[in-house]
Amino acid sequence: MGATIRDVARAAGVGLGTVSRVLNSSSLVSPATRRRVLDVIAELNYTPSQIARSFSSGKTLTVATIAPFFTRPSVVERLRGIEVALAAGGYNLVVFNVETVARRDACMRDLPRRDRADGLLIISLAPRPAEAADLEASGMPVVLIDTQSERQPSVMVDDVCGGELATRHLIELGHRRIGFVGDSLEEQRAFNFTSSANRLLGYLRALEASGIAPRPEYECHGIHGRYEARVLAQNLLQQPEPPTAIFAASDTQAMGVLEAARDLGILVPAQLSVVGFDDIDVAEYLGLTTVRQPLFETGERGVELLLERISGAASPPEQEYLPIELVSRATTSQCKM
Amino acid sequence: MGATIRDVARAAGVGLGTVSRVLNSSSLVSPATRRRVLDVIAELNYTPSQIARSFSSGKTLTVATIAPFFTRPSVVERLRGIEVALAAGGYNLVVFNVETVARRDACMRDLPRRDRADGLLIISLAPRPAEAADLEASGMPVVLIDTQSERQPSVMVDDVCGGELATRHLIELGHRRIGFVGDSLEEQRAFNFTSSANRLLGYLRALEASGIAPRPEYECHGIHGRYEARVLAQNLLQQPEPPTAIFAASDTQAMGVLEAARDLGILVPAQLSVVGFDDIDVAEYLGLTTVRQPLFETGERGVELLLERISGAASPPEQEYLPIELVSRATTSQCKM
DNA sequence: CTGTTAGCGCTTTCAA
DNA sequence: TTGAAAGCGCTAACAG
Repeated sequence: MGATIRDVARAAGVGLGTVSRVLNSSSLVSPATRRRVLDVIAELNYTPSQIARSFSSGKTLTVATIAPFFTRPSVVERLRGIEVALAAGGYNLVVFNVETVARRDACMRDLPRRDRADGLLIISLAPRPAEAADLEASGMPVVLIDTQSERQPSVMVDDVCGGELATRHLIELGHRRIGFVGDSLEEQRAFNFTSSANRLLGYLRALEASGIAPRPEYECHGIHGRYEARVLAQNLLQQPEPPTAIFAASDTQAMGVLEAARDLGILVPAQLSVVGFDDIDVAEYLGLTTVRQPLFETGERGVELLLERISGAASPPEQEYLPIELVSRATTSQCKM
Repeated sequence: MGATIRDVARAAGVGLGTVSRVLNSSSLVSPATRRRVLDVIAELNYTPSQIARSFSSGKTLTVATIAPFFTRPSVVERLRGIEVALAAGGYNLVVFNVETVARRDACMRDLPRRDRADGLLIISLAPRPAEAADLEASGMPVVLIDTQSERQPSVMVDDVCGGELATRHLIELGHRRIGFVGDSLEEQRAFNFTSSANRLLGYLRALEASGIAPRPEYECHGIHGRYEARVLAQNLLQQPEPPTAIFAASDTQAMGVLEAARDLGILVPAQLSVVGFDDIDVAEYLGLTTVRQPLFETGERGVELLLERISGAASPPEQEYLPIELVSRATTSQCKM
């Protein structure tokens, strides 16, 4: 426990530096010396102090991640990709769970400055211009996941395209009255989330491409969550001329839509088609048609980019897009109205 | 960025110690001096180095958590409780995701030694006797969550009681042929998970208390997961004399059971009653009857105990039990066979 | 109340 | 190939 590198050096009859070299598997140590040092280390049950090591070397072997609402299945899956990739590279993961705007802002502000981590990963929260500039100025390597910025590299999917994919699928099934359920505008603005807005954009584009006039009353927004989406969808479905299909900006919200249909005795997909987004684990269980995005892989790839930057590769801040695909299951069918 | 405490001291015309005192909000600094130092700090855009601080003080303000399969909803929810409580106390959370036995053992072995954290939280993985002794000897504060040991304090629920609760509920509904779906024995042994076995024990006790002879062919085990549980349940339900009710050791496994019923055209709850365990988020959506345990709170409470220990309170390693309750929903009903 | 000083345990030159 | 020595930036103990 209490043994230090000095104790080891003394006991092995070598210099401090030699022990350090052995610890860092430097090649400039004779096999004999190495053996001796290793023996003493084992004998003394010595473990190098990580903090001292970090302090001296300036490397913490730790990466911080800002994750909004990290219990959301999509976020967890990204985090898993991050953790696995990080662990493979010998790095530790510090998680900052953001559930309030105050915490969001505090994390954005403080994390790059406090040098407890060698790098920073930010999930879904787009830095505002001033924040992006600060992040850049801080000098800490940063990679964005599921969002983007001019000044930091990012790993993401094309949400606009995803929205189009989902909506086009519904249009191809003959639907003309298609509703949209997405995040509340205030929430988007406060956290600076962007995916719901982009998916909405894709939805609008697909409608336009098919010459379908968008109806404002079909577009609804609410705090992200199953329950909130359920309420929104209930209203949507009780309009005089209700939609025959609904595109939800996430699988969680799609689940709320399914609940609303159940509440109102509306059969899915016979009377209502529903498409989600993400393809979280439970989507398959529910037979939910959705737009799949590679959640785990975004985390993994984000780590790769970050570790490159940490080791000095100063590549330009590029946006990297991972592929998405529509997964057609049992909640969508031909429009029969 | 590059400014150190020395620069601040020089620029403010004070000693090093004074700046340090200001940083640590010591009361022994005159308001005037404090003001001056604070001004210089702002002017120089100085941020104290956390690593240097940790190194010098010996405190990292970080807690490590070993979490097996941290994407499982129940684990995530515990982690959220941990993160929230830790953040409130100014601590950071480092997550170690364990998905293999090798990693489990490595984490158990290394984490208490590497002094990158002030304390350690272990979820669901019971330390083996030798490990528990090592943990104790390491001197690092440790708290166990959802598992226990003689030598470390822990926060848990009474899984045996939970198993009884679930099974008794089924018995009271008139069921006599009750199946059990739980974790594979090899997996339990390899990771040293205990909850599935305890829930099984509760199941057996409840049967015994009602004079129902347990049937070996009704007790099945498989790798934890929805798919695996589905396969197990399919077999269970295709026996010559299939059970009329199934108690699954987790909600995830209960979902597999529901899928199996669906596969075989068996109506739930009319022809089959199903009870899960945990009450994860999706349980309500599915109308799953289950045994609710306070997941978030176990994490929260674990942190409280850990922070107490970190700040020196050397209370004896007690087991703390949090309450559970049966939540009766739509997957259980009177036995009609 | 404040300045000075001695480390914390390790990495990393720099000589030898 | 090795030893010695200079910090890394801060906290805390001690003097004043």
